Amino acid sequence: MLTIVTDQRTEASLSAELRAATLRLSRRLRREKADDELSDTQSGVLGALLRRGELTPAALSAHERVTPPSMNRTLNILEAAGYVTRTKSEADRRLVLVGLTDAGRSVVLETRRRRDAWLDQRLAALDADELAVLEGAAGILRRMADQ
Amino acid sequence: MLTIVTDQRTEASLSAELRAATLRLSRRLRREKADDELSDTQSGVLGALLRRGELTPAALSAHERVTPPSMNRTLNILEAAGYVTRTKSEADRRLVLVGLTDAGRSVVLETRRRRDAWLDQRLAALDADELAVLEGAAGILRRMADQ
DNA sequence: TATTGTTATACTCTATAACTATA
DNA sequence: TATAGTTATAGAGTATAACAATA
Repeated sequence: MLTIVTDQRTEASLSAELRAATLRLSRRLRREKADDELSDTQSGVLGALLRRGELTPAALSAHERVTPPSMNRTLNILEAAGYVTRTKSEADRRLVLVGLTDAGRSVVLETRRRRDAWLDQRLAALDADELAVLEGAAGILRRMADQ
Repeated sequence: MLTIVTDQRTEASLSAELRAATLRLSRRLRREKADDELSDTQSGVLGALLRRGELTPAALSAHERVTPPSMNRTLNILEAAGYVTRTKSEADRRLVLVGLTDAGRSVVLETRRRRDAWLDQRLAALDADELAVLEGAAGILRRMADQ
C-alpha cells in the first residue's frame, strides 16, 4: 500500500543492490579461511560450538541445515582431525555431546582472524563517513538475517 | 601506526561484526532461490551471461572460480536443461560462445525476484534512517568485494 | 607449439533408507 | 513405540590428468 512512487522504486532497487553486494562480499570472504581448508559446514560446526558450547549432533544438523547422517560424517572428520570430541550424556544415554578441543578452537579463531584481516585491509581504505555507514549497517544486517 | 586507541578498537570490531552479518545474511539469502534449485555455480553462470552477454567456457570458469572441466560439466547440465546454448565462434574456431536462452533468462530473473522479495519484506520493517544507512552501505560493500 | 575445449576418472559433500541403542 | 545416533549406499559437484581440435 505504498503511496509515494519514489519510495517504492528506491526500496526495490535497494533490495537488488543489497542482495548483489552481500552475496558477492560473502563469496569473497568465504575464500579467506584457514590453511586446513575446512568446508563451510565444518567451519559452521566449530563456530557453533565456540559460541554455544557443547551441542548434540541433532542440534548441529539443525543449525547447519544438513541431515543427521551428513552431520555424522562431518563429525567423524572433525573428530579424526582432533577438532571435536564426542561424549555420551550421563542424563540420557542416547544423547551424544560434541565439544570443541583446543585445536578446534584454534582453527575457528584462525579462520575468523583471516577473514577479519582481509576486511581490515579493505576498511583501511575507507574514510570516516564510510566507516560510520558500515558501522550502522552491520547491526541492521545482522538483525535482518536473524529474523 | 595508529595513535588513537579507540579508532583501532572500533575498526577491529567492525570487521568482526561485518563478517558475521554478511556471512549470515548471504546464507539466508541463498536459500531463497527458484524452484529449480540451481547450484551456486549454475546460478552464477546464468547471472554472468545475463549481465555480460555471450561468454566463453574459459571466461565463465574464471568468473566462477572453478576449473574448465568442472565448468564444462556445469554447461552440459545447463544446456540439457535448455538454459544456455553453445555456438562455435566464427572468428576463432577453437572458441565456444555460451549464450542465455529465454528459459535461462527467466530462471535467473525469477531467482533474483525471490531474493529481492525476501529482502523487501525485511526492509519494509525498517525506518527511514536505517534504509538510508543500508543505501549507503550497499555501494561501499559492493566496491569492497570487487577489489 | 600453444591454446581452447572436452573426456576419463576419482574424491568430497550431501541425501534417503535402513539399522542399533536407549528411553 | 519413540527418539538419537549411526551405517550403507547413491547422487551431485569439483578436481587432476589426458585427449582432440584449432591457431
